[in-house]
Amino acid sequence: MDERANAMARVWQVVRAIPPGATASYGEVARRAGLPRRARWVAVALKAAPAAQRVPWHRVIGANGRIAFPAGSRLHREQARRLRAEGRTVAQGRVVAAARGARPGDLDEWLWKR
DNA sequence: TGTATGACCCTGA
DNA sequence: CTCAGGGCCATAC
Repeated sequence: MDERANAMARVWQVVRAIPPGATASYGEVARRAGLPRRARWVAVALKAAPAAQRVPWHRVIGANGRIAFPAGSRLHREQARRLRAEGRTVAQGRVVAAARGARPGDLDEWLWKR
């Protein structure tokens, strides 16, 4: 099996490891998957993720705490809906940090609800 | 082969 | 806070 499929599987695994209600940034996921500086590629991997893999893609957001989809798009609304369903607050396309002083995609945020 | 386009990120102004 | 600039890299055409 080639490295590409391998890396993609690692990304899905990392995303599946994000607990409900928590969020991580693309860059964070990339690092945890052993693919530093490849945040962009994480997006490609998520887009290619089969529904059967049950990858919680909605828990992955930009490093700035923003939903990456264009405001108003169908997926943007879908992601906001799912996050709110897990107890998160989304305002102006931005996910409000769960912990004071932390950013939504930080490692601190990741550990927050473990 | 070359260019354009993103579900990105970081730094500096 | 916003904006630009540079880096990154798979995909589409």
